[in-house]
Order: sequence, then C-alpha cells, then structure tokens
Amino acid sequence: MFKPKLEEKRWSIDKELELLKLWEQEGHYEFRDDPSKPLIVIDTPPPYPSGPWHVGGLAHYCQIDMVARYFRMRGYSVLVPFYADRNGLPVEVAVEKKYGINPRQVPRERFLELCRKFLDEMEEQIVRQWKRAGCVFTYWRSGTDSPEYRAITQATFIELWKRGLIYEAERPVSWCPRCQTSISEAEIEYEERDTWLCYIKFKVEETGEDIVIATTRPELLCTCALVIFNPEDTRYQHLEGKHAIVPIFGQKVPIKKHPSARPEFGTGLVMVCSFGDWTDVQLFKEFGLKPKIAINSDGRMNEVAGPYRGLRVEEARAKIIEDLEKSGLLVKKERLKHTVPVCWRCKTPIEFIITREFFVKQLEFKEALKKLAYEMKFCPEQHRQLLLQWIDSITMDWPITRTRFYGTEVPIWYCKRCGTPHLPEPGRYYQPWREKAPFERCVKCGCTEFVGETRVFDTWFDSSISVLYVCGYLRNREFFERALRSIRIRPQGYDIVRTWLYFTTLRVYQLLGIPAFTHVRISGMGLDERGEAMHKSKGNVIYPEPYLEKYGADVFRFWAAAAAKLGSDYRFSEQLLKTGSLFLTKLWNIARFISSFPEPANEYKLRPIDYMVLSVLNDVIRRCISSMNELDFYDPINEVYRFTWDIFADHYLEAVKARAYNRDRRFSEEEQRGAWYTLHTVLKTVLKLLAPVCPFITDYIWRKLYGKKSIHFEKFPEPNPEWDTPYRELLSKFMEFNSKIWTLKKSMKIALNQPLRARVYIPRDLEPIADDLKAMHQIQEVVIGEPQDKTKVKDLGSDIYVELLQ
RNA sequence: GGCCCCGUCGUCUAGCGGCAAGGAUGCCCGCCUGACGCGCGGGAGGUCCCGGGUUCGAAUCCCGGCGGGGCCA
Repeated sequence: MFKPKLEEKRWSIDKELELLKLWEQEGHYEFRDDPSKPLIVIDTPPPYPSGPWHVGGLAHYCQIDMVARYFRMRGYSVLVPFYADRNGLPVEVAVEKKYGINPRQVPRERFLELCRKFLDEMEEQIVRQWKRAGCVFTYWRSGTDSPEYRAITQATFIELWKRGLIYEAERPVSWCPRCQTSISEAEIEYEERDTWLCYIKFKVEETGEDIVIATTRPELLCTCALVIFNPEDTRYQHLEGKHAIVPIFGQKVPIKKHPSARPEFGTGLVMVCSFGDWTDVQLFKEFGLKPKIAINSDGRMNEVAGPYRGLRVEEARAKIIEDLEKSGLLVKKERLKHTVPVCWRCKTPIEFIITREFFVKQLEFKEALKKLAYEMKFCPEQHRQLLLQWIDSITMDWPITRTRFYGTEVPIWYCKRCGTPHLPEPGRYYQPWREKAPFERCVKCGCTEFVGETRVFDTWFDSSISVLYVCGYLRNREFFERALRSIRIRPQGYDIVRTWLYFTTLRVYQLLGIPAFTHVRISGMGLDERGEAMHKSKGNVIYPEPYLEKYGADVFRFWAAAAAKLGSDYRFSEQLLKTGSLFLTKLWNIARFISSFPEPANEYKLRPIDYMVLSVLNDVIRRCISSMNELDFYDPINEVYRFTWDIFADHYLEAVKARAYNRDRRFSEEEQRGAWYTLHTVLKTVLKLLAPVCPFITDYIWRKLYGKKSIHFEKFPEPNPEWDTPYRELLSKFMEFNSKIWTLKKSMKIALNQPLRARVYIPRDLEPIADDLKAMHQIQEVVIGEPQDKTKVKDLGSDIYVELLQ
C-alpha cells in the first residue's frame, strides 16, 4: 500500500545535466535584484584564463557558489558575477611562446588580437567548468580588458592624478629583463639559486697592499663606486678614507665604514655597485654617489661594461670570472646558495634599472590601511595578519607603468613641444598610442601637436578595482550607493593577500576612504593527494573533469566543502569523493523510503521521540547557520552528514518504521501521521541545509516530493522553538539502548527483525519513549525501573536489564 | 636572518583548559533486518612530535628542542 515516489534505487549523475538545463530555463544564473531585500555583493575573483582550472581552483569557485546559494536562501539579493581577468603579462608570454613571436617586432594591433583570441579560448574552458560544477554565477562577457572596465581603470587613474596621489620619477626600480618592464614589490619572488661567490683582488692606492673582496656579481665591477667594511671589523680599520683600485676597469673608489657590511660574509669587505641589490640602491642614495648603469633594459651589458658589452648578464659573469682567473686576480671562488629576486611571471632574475615611471603613493597610507584591515571581518580571523604583515613590509611607492602591450593604456598625451602631460576627461576608454589627442592645444605652450603615451598599467592597477566594477562604480549610481551600504564579500586564497587584497584595500581607500569589504574570506590552497601544491612543471596537476564525470558535481562539491576547514589547505582525496558518493546514495534512499508516506497537513500527533529528533535537528540548524555565517561549510557538511546518517537514518528511522507502517494498529492514526510528519519535516530540513553544498540531488528530490519550484528558491531552515524540548536529552540514551539490544540479539543469534522474547527493564529516563522502543525491537514486555531480583536478569549496563522469557 | 602556520589512530581530518580525544577511510568479526550489500550490526587501532613549566586539571596555554610548510628580507 505504501509505494515510494522515488523509484530508482539510487541517484544518477545524468540527472545533474537535466537540472542544469532546467536552471538555465528558470533563470538561476540571472541576477534578479529585489531592492526590498538586503544586498550582498561578492567580488568573485576574476580568474586569469591561463588554462583550465585544477580541482583546487574549481573547488574554490564551488565554495563561493555555496556562500551565494546560502545567502540567497537566507533572503538576500546576492550578486555573484563571473568575468575574466584578461590583462597583463601571462597572456603575452603565452602568445609569444605559442606563435614564436616578439611583440616588439609585430604590429601592436596584431599582437593584441592574438592575445584576445587566446584569452577567449581559455575563458570558454573555464566557463564550461564552473557551469558543470553547478555554480550559478552571472556570466559577464566584459572582462577586465573590456572598454567598460578599462574606462573605469583609467577614470580612477585620472582621479588619483587630480588628487596628487600619482607622481612621476626617475629612480631605480626592479626590472625584468625578459618581460622588459618594471615590476612592483608584489611581483617579486625569491628563489634559491646556485652561484659562485668570487674572491677578487683589489689594490689599495695609498699603500699598495692587496685586499680581497667577495662578490656574487663580478660583472658589475665596472660600476663599483665604493668599498665598505663594518665599523666593528678590526681587520680593516686602517683602510678608512683610503681608496681601492678596481681590477680590470681601474677606477679608484673610496673605502668607508658602514654597518650594512657583514664581517662574517666573505672577507668582510663589500663592493657597492649600481646596482646589485636593494642595499646598493640605498647606499648610493646615502652616500650621494652617481650610479653608472651597465645593464640595458634587455638584460645585456652596455658600453659601461667595456669588453663585456653586448653579452647577457650571465654570459658576462662567466667571462669576467674567466678573465680574472687568467690574470691571477681571482683568489678563489666557492659555490654559494643564495636567494635571488625573480620575476613572478617568468622567473627571470631581476635587475635594477633606472627608468622614469609613474608611481602611486602608498607609503604614507600604511597606518590608515592597517586600521582598515581591522574594520573588515576576516574569515578566518587569523589570516588578517597576512595583510598586516605585508603592509608593514612595504618600503617604496608603487610603480604602475609597464612597457608592455596587453593592458589598460595609461591615458596621457604629452605636448610635442614642451612635454607637458595632458589627461583626458574620465568616462570613456582611451588608447593614446593609436588615438588622436582629445585636446586642441597645450595648456602651457599652446602647441597643437601631442604624442600619446605608449605604456600600459600594472595589471594589479586593474584588478585592484574589481570590487568597484562589480558594485557598479561610475556605471550605476543607485546600485553603487546601495552596495556601499551592503555586505561586500571578498573570497580569495591566502596566496594573493599581498597583491589582490592589499592593492584593493589601498585603491578603495584612496578613492572612497572606506574599507573595500565587510567580509574577507581567505581560503587555503588546493593540494594534490600527497599534500603538495599542483604545478604544471611538477606534473602533478589534477583536473576535475574525470571526477565530475565519474562522481558528479554534487560529490565534487561535497569534497570541496568537507576537505578542510576554511583557511587551511585542502588536499584532493578520491577517498573523500567516494564518501560523498555513498552519502548521496544514503540520502537518496532515505528520501525514497520517506516518499512512500504521505505528508500530513494536519491531524497529526507527535510523540516524545519525534520531539527528540526534532530538537536535535534544531541544534544542527543552529550550528549550520553559525558556521555558514562565517562563510565556512566544513562543519555544516559534517554536521549534516552525521545527523542524517548516524542519528536520523540509523536510529530514528528504524524506531519509527513500526509506527509509519502501523500494521498492527499499535499506534493511533494521529500518531502514525505524526511519524509521517516528522519524517517529511526532517527530510525537508536536511535537503535545505544541504542545498548550497549539493544543489543537484537536493533540488531533484525536492521537486519530486514537494513541488514544482526549485529548492533553491526556498527559505533556509531556522530553528523552530516549538521543537526545543527536554526530550533532546534522550538521544544518547536512546542510541545506547538500541545498540545494547542489537548486540544482545546478535549474541542470541536472532535476526534484528525477530521478536525478543524477554522482559526488558529500562531506566526511568526512557519512559517517554518506552512504547517506541518496544515496537522497534519487538520486545515482548518492557518494564520501567530496575528489577527486584537482579540475580535472575542479565545486566546490560546503563540500568538496562533483560529477563529472558520461556 | 626575521615573522607565521602546522605536527592528533596505518592514512586523511576535527577538537584548542576538564570529552571515555570525535569523524572519514582502511583493517577484523558477524548479518540479504519491511529505503539503501554503494547496506546493517559489532570490534581492534592513538605516549594527541619530544622535554620542561603554568594550573586542582593541558592534545588544548607558556618556554625550549626536533620535524614539515609558508611568507618576508
């Protein structure tokens, strides 16, 4: 008489594809703003389309989707756009490689076109990935390279310029010889590399004695301008004020004391060149020395290097070592491991080159930014310090000009005669390298001819305003103002705190004077099964497609939620995917069982055991809400898993079967309907709690059992005060009792569904559910309290005694 | 060189002042019990890295080691 509405024995992945179509038709991807609802804007990371995501990348976006789905069910209007970050070097590097071209030797238009094409293909792959994984982002075709976005980037530049926050200066900057552009502190990485530490003989002019200086950069001898030793170093006190003669090149340089020389390194004498590292830069400044530059922007030595002119830095180094050896000036050389600064994009060692750049002031805002860091809620809290520490470590202003191509153009035209820079009115996208200047004549000298700036911005200058783009800055005033008053969430990994989060905080502060976000969600890194970071070069990248195909998106998302707590690294685990898969089967079968019974609207009566499970469910709801409000799904997924399987299915469901079927009319019809009511209520609640994490199976079951509309338009469960009863406390005793009876039956070699011919004494606490226990285990007789004569009974512990009958 | 994080059953992961230290997986034993054998019941498995200290009480706080990872100079 009871037939399940769900017929199949298990959930199948094909249904996910059907649902995807349905969601598309029903408009789940659209941002349906309802001004009567509170707003949440998620500053979705615009991914750089440099290839398909690995499992960790996709998992991160699934987590973002969970956050969005959760808050939608909580009654928020949630905007989660998807668009790509398409500016900057990586695509240029990729296109250079793919076509074997040098961007400086092909027409600029042509090169940009190739970049665009390349990005389009990559972007398509990523979009396919997140859609398949069940993310319902609103897809914006306009990425960071669109005229709309670039117009905003340029408008912010013009704004900062007017406010005096941008200046131009000629100074040494970190320079990547391969990319041929300056880079910021944030773009530098440090790598351990092997080099030679060369001990080189210098002569002291005044005394004619030989001194030995150790250096890793012998090719910079030609720019040596100073020799220093530590003031505490007793070996060299007599050298102060004398001069050293640089070998090969012959220039005479002063010898001075300076604390930056480490006595224990090399010989304790240090040569100061322009520029071997940042210390050199600082010493030149400190002593007012005039730098000589021996390395050109393409990484080759110039005429300053004399005989080494035209060689690359490494070649010159090898050659000069050889020459020094030949002429007996090289005392010795030893292998040294040291950290060298490299370009984070191409890993080429950085040089220091003097160029003219535009800088954004940032040093003077350090304190203000640290204060802002405390005004944003970090999830988890501990990761705030990543931002604070980075702010502390900043030592120079931010150079934002790049002599590259695929980026937002610096919107400036210079007067052809006097060079005065002219900035256009903000509002549209400018390309000064190809456009006629929008000015009549120079404001200073009246000249009518202008030259367009050819450089582009550092890509972080674009990406650091993503939140403004998403909020409608300069595009939709009304929405923008509402967004400023609303919740703005930044989800990102901890690896780009020093870049994306830092620069965003800086830019929004400079433009609007407010914290960029109300919430910053910092996730860990996705690792491979062995716990190591995935790198193409390491060959350990795991792509999601095979797993999506084998287990489905819900299972993938289960892993994405259950792999680790928010903030710590999460490693891939096929084992956990299997666990998720089993869980979905379990959930399916629970639903299948419950779907055999009608859901009563009224005329039902709940028994204490129903209240027991409902109040425990209340606690589960509370814990889920509390964690999800912290943007974490680790606890919720575990909580729901445990409740659903270990409590609801294994114990309550077993206990209530007798009443749900009620074949022997042991319970009243109202009570039978009470069982049905509780089963459906718990199932509906569990489905809704799970909907953000596993949107497919929950939606499918929901539509099948509870109506045509998607579960994703339902309200998220709230604790129901009517369910909060002291019966909650019975749970552990109830489960313990079941366990003991099951063990007893096993030991008696009777099946669990067979009657227990016995008189069972149960503790007084369990009295409210005594009838349920009796029916559940088919116990012949249940007595409340302890037996008078304990010698005749079997003591099962926990005040449970059994007296076998017959 | 400075700073930060981590070290919990074979494996992976929670717990962060009082729990018999939880879960997943694996392992062992036994079951076709009216949704599920992709299931059910039962069980073994941990000096909570080491050494001190604070405390009535520490996996949990402090100090010092050792080991792993990260960030920054």
